[in-house]
Amino acid sequence: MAKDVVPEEARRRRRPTRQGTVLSERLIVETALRMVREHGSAGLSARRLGAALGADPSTLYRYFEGMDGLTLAIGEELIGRALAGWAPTGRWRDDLRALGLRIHGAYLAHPQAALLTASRVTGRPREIAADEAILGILRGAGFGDEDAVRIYHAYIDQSLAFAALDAGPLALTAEARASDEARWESTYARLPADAYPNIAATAGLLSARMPHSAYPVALEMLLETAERQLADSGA
Amino acid sequence: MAKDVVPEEARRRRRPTRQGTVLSERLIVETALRMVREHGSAGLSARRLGAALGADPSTLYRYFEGMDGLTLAIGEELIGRALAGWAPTGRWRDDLRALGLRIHGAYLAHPQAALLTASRVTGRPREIAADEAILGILRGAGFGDEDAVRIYHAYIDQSLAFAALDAGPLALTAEARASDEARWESTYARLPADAYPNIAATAGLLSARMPHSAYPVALEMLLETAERQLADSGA
DNA sequence: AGTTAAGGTCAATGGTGTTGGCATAAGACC
DNA sequence: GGTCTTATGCCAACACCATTGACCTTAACT
Repeated sequence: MAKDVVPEEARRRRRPTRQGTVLSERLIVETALRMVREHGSAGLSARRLGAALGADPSTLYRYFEGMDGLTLAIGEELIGRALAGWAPTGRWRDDLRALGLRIHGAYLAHPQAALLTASRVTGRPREIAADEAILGILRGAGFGDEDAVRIYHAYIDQSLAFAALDAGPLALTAEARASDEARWESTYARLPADAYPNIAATAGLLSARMPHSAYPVALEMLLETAERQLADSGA
Repeated sequence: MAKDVVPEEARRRRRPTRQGTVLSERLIVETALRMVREHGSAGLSARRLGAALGADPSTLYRYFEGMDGLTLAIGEELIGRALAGWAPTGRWRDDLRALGLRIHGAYLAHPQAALLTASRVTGRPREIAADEAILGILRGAGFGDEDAVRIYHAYIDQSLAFAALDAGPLALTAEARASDEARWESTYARLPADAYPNIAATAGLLSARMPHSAYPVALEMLLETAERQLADSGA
């Protein structure tokens, strides 16, 4: 590793780039998020990001350990946005529902970034804060430690998993997405009823429901099961 | 489009490559899957695939519309493998559990491919067959059409979503994955108990559970809720 | 045997992440 | 203010990547 990455808080000199920009980790991450949103995830490259910042691409390696490190930083930013302004009410089921929808929503606001980061553990401060909050809600609700951890795991992974899945279509170009959706009408709705009786019988319901996220339903199912387990163990 | 892709069934001439291989869509997809498994996430590229096949990279464009088309074909192959040899028992909950674990497992066997394909609707034959089977199980169990579609949607999306999420770490290089896992020990387990009481209290349970998939738990929760709804509507 | 075009190859284009070496100015110290 | 150190930006280069257009060979049909 020829170039060592200096952590943001240890930086002292702020030398502007040739084009006058003063770089910072924050500025780079925000610019990257904007680029990803506007030009798609394939639109993010060291060269283009450098150009957008008015800096040489190689300068980024002074701030992140390659593109992968930048990706992790973007993930951390998304988690931070999900948590910003959130406060628990004390009703555990309401709190978990609201938090889950917030996380899901924050990722979907940046679908391309969501695809890149949803499956990565960053171990950075804001991600840790989210984990602490969720475990706190569960343990505060009366779940034993083992149950709390089990439910926490299913909850956070399910939220991120659906975020990534639902982000998929949104990350496609408008035409590609339209053609994916049209496939439900054109392919599935026209299957012969004798070979595919179940799809044929439910074709209308299917094409109405598939373009929407199944996350709220799955989340509610998870919360429902958790509540039952709490009631059973308490009784 | 300078080169038109000829669908597999319309191919007539089978001209061997310079190195003697006789290509086919099937051979290419299988070779691609093997490469991804053996050489990890970065292992699949047109050049390397061409080399492995004993063909020029550009030849692939006679069979697929770019790497994206190849990706979709791989996704279809994965679904096919999940279904291969599967037969329903008639016990709907067992059938859905087994099928879900099969799909999840088939994708995880090829993490890189899973990441790329889990959120894509291919509309190809084997994907349709899977959908038909799931809807059939649910309707056969006695769910009304609307419930069947709702549960089907949550079920299939949950399965694919977790497949994609769980594939993330597996698709990383060995070192990157190890460092992600180590982060649970090094970062989370050492947080100060006063600032992070809930993580501190459950650190042991967390690091034991997090490296494993939450899919089985989440799946069981979904099936549990579905079964309750069936009982309620029947009563 | 002659014709056609499918299906192979070659060479080139313009992209990518990443690195080592170098230059320069920011900040520390006297 | 002058001097020194080094953090931080820049440049050039490397080794990859997907994709394409032109070309050539030969399988298959008539």
